[in-house]
Amino acid sequence: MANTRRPASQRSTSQRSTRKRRADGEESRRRILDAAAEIAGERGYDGTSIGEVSARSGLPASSIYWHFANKDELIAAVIERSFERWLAAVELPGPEVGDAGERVRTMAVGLAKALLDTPDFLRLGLMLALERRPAEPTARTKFLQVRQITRERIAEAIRELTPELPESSVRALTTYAMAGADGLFIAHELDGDDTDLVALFELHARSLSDATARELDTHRSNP
Amino acid sequence: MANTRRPASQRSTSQRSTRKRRADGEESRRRILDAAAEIAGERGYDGTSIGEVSARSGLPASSIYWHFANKDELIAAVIERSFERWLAAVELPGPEVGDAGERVRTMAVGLAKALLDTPDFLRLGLMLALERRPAEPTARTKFLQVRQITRERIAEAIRELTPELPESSVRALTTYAMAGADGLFIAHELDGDDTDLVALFELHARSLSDATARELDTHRSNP
Amino acid sequence: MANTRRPASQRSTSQRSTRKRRADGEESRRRILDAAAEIAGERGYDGTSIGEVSARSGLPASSIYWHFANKDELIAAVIERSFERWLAAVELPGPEVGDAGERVRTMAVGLAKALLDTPDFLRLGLMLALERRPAEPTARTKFLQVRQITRERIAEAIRELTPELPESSVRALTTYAMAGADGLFIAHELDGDDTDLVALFELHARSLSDATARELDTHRSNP
Amino acid sequence: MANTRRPASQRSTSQRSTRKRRADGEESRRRILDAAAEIAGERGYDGTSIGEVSARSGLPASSIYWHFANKDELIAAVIERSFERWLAAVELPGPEVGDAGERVRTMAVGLAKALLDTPDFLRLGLMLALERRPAEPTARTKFLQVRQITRERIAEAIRELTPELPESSVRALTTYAMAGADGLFIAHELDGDDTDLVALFELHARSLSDATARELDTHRSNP
DNA sequence: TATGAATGAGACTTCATTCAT
DNA sequence: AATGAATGAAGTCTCATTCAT
Repeated sequence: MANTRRPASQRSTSQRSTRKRRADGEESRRRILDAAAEIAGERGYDGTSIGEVSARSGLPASSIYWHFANKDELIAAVIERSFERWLAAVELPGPEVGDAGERVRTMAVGLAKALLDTPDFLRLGLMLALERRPAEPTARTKFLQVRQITRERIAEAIRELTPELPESSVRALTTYAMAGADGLFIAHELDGDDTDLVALFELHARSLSDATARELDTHRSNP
Repeated sequence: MANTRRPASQRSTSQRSTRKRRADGEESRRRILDAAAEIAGERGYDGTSIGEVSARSGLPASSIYWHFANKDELIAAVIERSFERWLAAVELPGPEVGDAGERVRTMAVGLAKALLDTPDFLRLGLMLALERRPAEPTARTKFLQVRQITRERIAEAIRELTPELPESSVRALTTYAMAGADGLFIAHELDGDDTDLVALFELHARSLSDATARELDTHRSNP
Repeated sequence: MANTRRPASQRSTSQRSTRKRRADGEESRRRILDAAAEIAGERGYDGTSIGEVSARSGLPASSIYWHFANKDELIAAVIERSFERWLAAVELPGPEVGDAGERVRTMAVGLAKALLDTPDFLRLGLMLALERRPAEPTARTKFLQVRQITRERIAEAIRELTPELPESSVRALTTYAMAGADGLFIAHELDGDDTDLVALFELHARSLSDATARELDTHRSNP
Repeated sequence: MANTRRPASQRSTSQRSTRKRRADGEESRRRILDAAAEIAGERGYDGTSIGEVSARSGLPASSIYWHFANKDELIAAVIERSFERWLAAVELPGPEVGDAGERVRTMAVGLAKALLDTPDFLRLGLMLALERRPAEPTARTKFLQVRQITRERIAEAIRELTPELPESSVRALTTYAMAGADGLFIAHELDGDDTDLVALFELHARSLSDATARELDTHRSNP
């Protein structure tokens, strides 16, 4: 009842500030995400332990839980940020220059370079995506969503270049386009840096152009 | 009261089936490998726990250690057996029939079918391969070896078909061949069963034939 | 991105209501006590966490520590307020009307109704009281004090009604009176609302009257 | 493998077998239950930590999980064993001797003595029962079941003694009987050992007899 | 050819509390 | 009159592994 207008806890004069000088949430959050991205990119979902994130970020484990509700949300945030960076790294093709094949090749080179710059995104994403655990991690869902969006963009680009193409062909070509990208990325990851990713993406672009042309031919003769 | 001799966390879990009580080493080993393969195919290396393998195989954890030295060797054995099955599933192309393109296409279809039959091999393998942990699991090494052998076979096939091709081209084409296979497998895993893996592998075979031809042309004009 | 300033575990939890942002100490204190009373009444001392109080009150944990020195004092304050409300809910018997038995019955009914109105007080109190932890929480002490005062009042009432009764009998009857109240409350809590608390308290009042009369007889013949 | 046959006189005396000489599951289980019962009887469900059980039983926390699937099952097992012991402690009334009142009194004294002997059962049970947490612990359910059985037995005894009594009266009297027992137990727990539990239970038995007689009268005149 | 029982280390997460602002 | 951010300790539980039998 008698409410003394004072903080309920009494103040001590000893000022041993082992504590951080100034709490900076944004900075801490960033450090946690950096550490988590690093580890998750190396070891996948299960291999990423909060303890290790704590060790690498320099923040105690309990602090991680101030910023992220749980491990699931942390990894999901990693994927999210990773995707944003990857998107930023992709050089969007400039104004429509050259023929269809030329444009496809330009896009392919852009993708290859982005993958070289920000490989964590796809590496972690693929690790997550290949898993089939009963309780699907949020991060996996997030990656699959992003992937779906990417698919849709590719399909749109194909439709724009070859409007006559039937939808089934568009879908097959989209799948093939993405498969090449995924596969070449993996090749580069596994077989080391001597894999010339840019050249191989150009090769893939050429394959796609040719395949598109073939599909178009088939469609025209078998309408 | 009913004190069955299992860890408490596994008591009262309905067993897979009433099992024969006769001790049979080969059978036990098989059951452990089956369980481990199932789990590892779903959850990767870190996600596979001895406890879960014990639960799914119906054998106590200590029995797993009678058959395998440790988790690492268990997963390595999974990869090994998985690879053997995958090899057996690949329909080797019969005696040289048809032209080069035809032969490539036949091989591609064989690969696609094998992947559909025994997908665990590549799924687990890729999960392992994408990881970059400091202490490399034996299973990963094993998978990479197997992969290397496969690469070598593909390269050999290419060399045989087009002996003139310079080694750099052979390597690029090999990488591209494997990349397509990996990527298409992933597409099929992620985008569901409506991805026509066989058709896409045929498409890829065609791309490879064309690319090989192009490389040959380039080489002939720029010797 | 939307970085509301709450611990991550509480973000996106739908707030109880849109709250006025004006700082109002009295109102905040009330909200904290409400939340704490709710939780402590459900889960007892150990089961009441500051985090949960924070979540249910909508105030950050640190704010709770502005109003209360620590968890112990918070729960003590809960007991205190709860007791005040309970006291207010007890309908004090009017001026001496009717015979002794009648008056006892009226008091009993008053108690029963108060228990129905403010059950948290006794529920939490009993939970605390039954514990025997080494470091006795302030709240427990507080409840036991309140209980002792109540005992004293009952004893006083008995002495007033039957001044001849020896102290040992007064004590026994007091204990029995309280025991009945406690026990009937528990019965009502456990066995649901179909327990007619008022009728049972009347039954108990009658038992007490009779027991008192018996004790008196015994005393008169064995002085 | 290397056969370390040695004369007994040369065997090293430092026999640091940190491991238990012989694993004895039954004994360990008992020790864990003893420790858990002790703590749970003192501090309730939430107040019982596996760490403390580990410390008091001398077994590592992980060993506790070999014997019990989780904390919930551990506490449930405590209640179960506790109830068995309590049942064994209750002296069942001998062959029907004396009148109804006499028999009721004998039963009451038996109950009182059992409560004095094995107080943990009811103390923990009541603590659990008073809680209202969303996820009901198994132990609480178990206690409520046991309590229901006890109620049924009391009701049966009342029906046997006074077969004419309508069911509503039987139910009220049963509730009152249990309430007295609960309340007196609490009184004894809180107000110390100077509460003469046996005498108070006899008082309660008398109240019950009288109340039963009254109910019977009421029923006979208002059939 | 197993397996019941155990165990230290470490997993994720919550705890009560602090303090600079 | 608060509160964002942090933190060490402790919470429950799982981990891979061992070993006597």
